[in-house]
Amino acid sequence: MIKQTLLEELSSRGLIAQMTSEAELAQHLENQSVTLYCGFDPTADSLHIGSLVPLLTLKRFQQHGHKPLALVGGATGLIGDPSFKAQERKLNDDATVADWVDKLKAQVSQFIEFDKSDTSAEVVNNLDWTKDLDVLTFLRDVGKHFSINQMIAKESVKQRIDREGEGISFTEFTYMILQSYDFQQLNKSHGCTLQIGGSDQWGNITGGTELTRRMNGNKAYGLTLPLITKSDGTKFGKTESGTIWLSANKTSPYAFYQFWINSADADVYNFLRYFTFLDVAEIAKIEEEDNAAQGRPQAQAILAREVTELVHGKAGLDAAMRISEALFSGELDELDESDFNQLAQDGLPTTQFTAQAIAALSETPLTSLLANEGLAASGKQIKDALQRKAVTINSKEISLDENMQCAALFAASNAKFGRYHLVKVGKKKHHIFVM
RNA sequence: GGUGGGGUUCCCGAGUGGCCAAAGGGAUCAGACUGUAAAUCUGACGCGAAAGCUUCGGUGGUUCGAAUCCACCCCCCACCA
Repeated sequence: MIKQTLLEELSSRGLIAQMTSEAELAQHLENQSVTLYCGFDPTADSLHIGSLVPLLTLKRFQQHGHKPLALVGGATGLIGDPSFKAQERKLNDDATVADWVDKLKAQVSQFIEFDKSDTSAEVVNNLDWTKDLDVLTFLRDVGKHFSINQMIAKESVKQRIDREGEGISFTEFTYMILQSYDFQQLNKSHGCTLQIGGSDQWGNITGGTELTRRMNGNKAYGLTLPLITKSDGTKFGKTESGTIWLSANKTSPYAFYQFWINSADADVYNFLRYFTFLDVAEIAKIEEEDNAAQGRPQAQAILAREVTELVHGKAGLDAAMRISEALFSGELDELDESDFNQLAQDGLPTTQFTAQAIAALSETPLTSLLANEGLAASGKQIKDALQRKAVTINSKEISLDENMQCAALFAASNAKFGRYHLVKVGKKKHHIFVM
């Protein structure tokens, strides 16, 4: 079998949205090892799965012998990217952003190789070359290359300019110039000739290739990755309980695994192509088998295993699978004491009863207890669930009549191994209460 | 600075003196069906177990009674300067 070129592979995975001068870029990538970069702005203390596609793409480039730079936007994060955002954003203070930068640096590093070879990855921070840049220099040397007419015409800021009821501040409007300057700087310092990013970054990227040409006289390229969409039109990467983060502290490996397990049939094969390193042919085979088979497809499980391991490692995957198996097999009785202990450690939401809480149990409504522990947004929802027999404690259905009987419900005699109560609300929400 | 438009419950959006915790849609939650899907159907959806309590940019006022009227203030947008 003839080895695919990198662009062919990316294209077969559906990972290319736009490119600058395709034929030239193809040549460029085949003829030599290229240094490329992708930026990640610190808008939180962790990246979320939306950033996974560019991160894995950096890795794919590296596997093909190119050198990836992961740029953490210590400077751009202070400004806020307006691209395709409906509203002006709140500015975060610089201490916060600096803290987030550190966290993202570590996170980004786990996806690319730092082996000290020629294609060893590097992490850079754009604050390093912008913090001492003074306004006049910036305006004269950089700003002069940008045409407001062109900037206004960019699709990415259009809705902010056209739309009634919203506007854009000069600060955010200038974001594009800052990012373009990054590309130009990396071109100068690292010989970086390619920037990749989400398709929402197209305007910012082409700004950078232009600026690089004007200031450095060098040809630079851009490539964007498609926005990940779901077949039902809802936003990818969010669930009812919020964003799916890459950090285990914010989204447990178990919750992460469950997110992928719940992928829709209509999306799962695309996700396999986007988020795993499985061969495209192999993925096609999985799809074929699923189509031929009755009932539940195998693809979701494969996807969940692959991605969870990629992000949380073997240990994280094992924990996630262990919990999932225990909770969804319906065989609670088969769990032994160490299993319960393990579930808590593995990241299943857990509440440790304090002596005080136990004492107050007799006057605590179950609705507020469960709502306070995050099993529902409000007591009303628990009430609804109780009325529909959707709440169980250690597999026993609880009725609304028992709302004021927490003391009895959580009595030691009802606990597993004298201390564990596994509470289930609905089909998928589990929570352990430990005495 | 001027003129005009606007700020309603998570979002969109109706409501212009009582029948308003506030139409409708979306999102969300729960149930049935299923594969821990999808689609569909059912119920809930400000908070509270309940009695009850708190909302319609803010503050005061008119009124028996205000999201709705008045005054002042804050914020957003457009156009003009």
